[in-house]
Amino acid sequence: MAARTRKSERRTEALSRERIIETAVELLDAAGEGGLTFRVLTERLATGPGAIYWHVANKGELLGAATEAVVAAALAVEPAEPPGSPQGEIRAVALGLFDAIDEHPWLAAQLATQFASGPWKSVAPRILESIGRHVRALGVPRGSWFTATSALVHYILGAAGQNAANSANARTLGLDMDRGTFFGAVSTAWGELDPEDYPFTRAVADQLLDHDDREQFLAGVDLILTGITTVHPRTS
Amino acid sequence: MAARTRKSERRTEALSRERIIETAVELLDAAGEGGLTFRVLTERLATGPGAIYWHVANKGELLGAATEAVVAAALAVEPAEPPGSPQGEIRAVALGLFDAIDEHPWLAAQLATQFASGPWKSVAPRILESIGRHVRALGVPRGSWFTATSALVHYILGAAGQNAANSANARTLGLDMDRGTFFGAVSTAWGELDPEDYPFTRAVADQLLDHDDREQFLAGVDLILTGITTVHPRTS
DNA sequence: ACCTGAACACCGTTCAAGT
DNA sequence: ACCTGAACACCGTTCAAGT
Repeated sequence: MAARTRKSERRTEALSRERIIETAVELLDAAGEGGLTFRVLTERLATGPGAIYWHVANKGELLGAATEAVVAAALAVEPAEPPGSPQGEIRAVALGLFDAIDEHPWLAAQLATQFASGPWKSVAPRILESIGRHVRALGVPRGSWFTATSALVHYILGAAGQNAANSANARTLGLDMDRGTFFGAVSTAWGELDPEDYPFTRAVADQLLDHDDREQFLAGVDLILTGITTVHPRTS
Repeated sequence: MAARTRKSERRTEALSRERIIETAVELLDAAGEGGLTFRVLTERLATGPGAIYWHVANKGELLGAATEAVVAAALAVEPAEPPGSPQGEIRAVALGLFDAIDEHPWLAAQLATQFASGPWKSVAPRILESIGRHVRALGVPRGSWFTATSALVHYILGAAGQNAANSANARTLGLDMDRGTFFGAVSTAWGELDPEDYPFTRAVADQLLDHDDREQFLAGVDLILTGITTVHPRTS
């Protein structure tokens, strides 16, 4: 009975840009960028391709809109009640993006494109703003705001993307394979590299085994934060 | 006459995996990831698709091989004659990757995928090794080698990718548009954002105008290096 | 062992036609 | 204004057949 209501809702619900984007995100989450197809989309929405093209210019715009929607949601949960230290706020925003990319692995590649292919569009300023606001509070001199913020954003996007690719890969290799066994396999492979050419990678192979992704990610953020506050000490 | 020799050479030259990869890189450089097509490839190599599939498993493997070839070349020019400071060496490797990605913008997305979709394959250990070697020389304690190196690599890949996307975008928007006018347009757009929601981005808009990409990139590397050496001071 | 080329299933996008 | 659905050009990949 709930199904009947559901179904009739689905049928009556007008085709809107929002509904298309929402469905696109679902498809992307379920099967990655390759999972978003106009055929599957028309099927799920019970229409023809022409109907979708009425609301959306092309696939690129659809991907962009999906990216914007997910990023906006990730950055919306920000406000910490007691307005913590700038460092704490930056860590929080960074983790929010990290988790969003982990949940929607397709986001990583999309952000890389999106960020540059239209820096005036909402997503780039939004991320820049949410980090930069707190870099400013850190006491960094005005002339270095952009450099410091860019470094953080680049690291966050790079690291989160890497992490997402790892999860996606573990999933692809075997549905039963968890991150532990995945990194175990990588660790073993690294340990078998030529000692002549890869002494460092071999030496570091075992550190892969007991590392925590989020911890490691935050350690990187902290490294950059330390760099920023060391180069630009507060002069209050 | 030179043309005749050329042409006959082309015809006689056996189809090899190397020649296929080489041509693939040419196509990718010329028109991005969308420019690499089995049709164009067969045309350029004067064969059928089956011939290519004899030497290469599929398009993914071909992209991977192209990535490996370009990265190997970028990291090969490394050895500095007077073995400079670890910091200097890291900056050099970072710049090498930055330039490689700038020259081959398709590399960025490819590296993001590649790096994780097979961390045992040559490209990930190779980059890790070329940076990690010098992180070690920096006097970082063993337990932090991986974290410090990862932070650097993530930043380098993220920032270089961003930069490449910017160049590619400037190129797309207009063939006559150089980076200056491109960033000018972005700067203007940022300056027109809502002052309520985007105070930081607005304040930073003018810094876009006179920033140098490579300088900015290196400043980020230095920030991380400062962070690393501050958290892990030498105890010699 | 290496190459040919027709064929297959699938993709994004368009557009005349309907309501 | 909004939607339908056939059609188009193009894609990666396969495979029986040749040499």
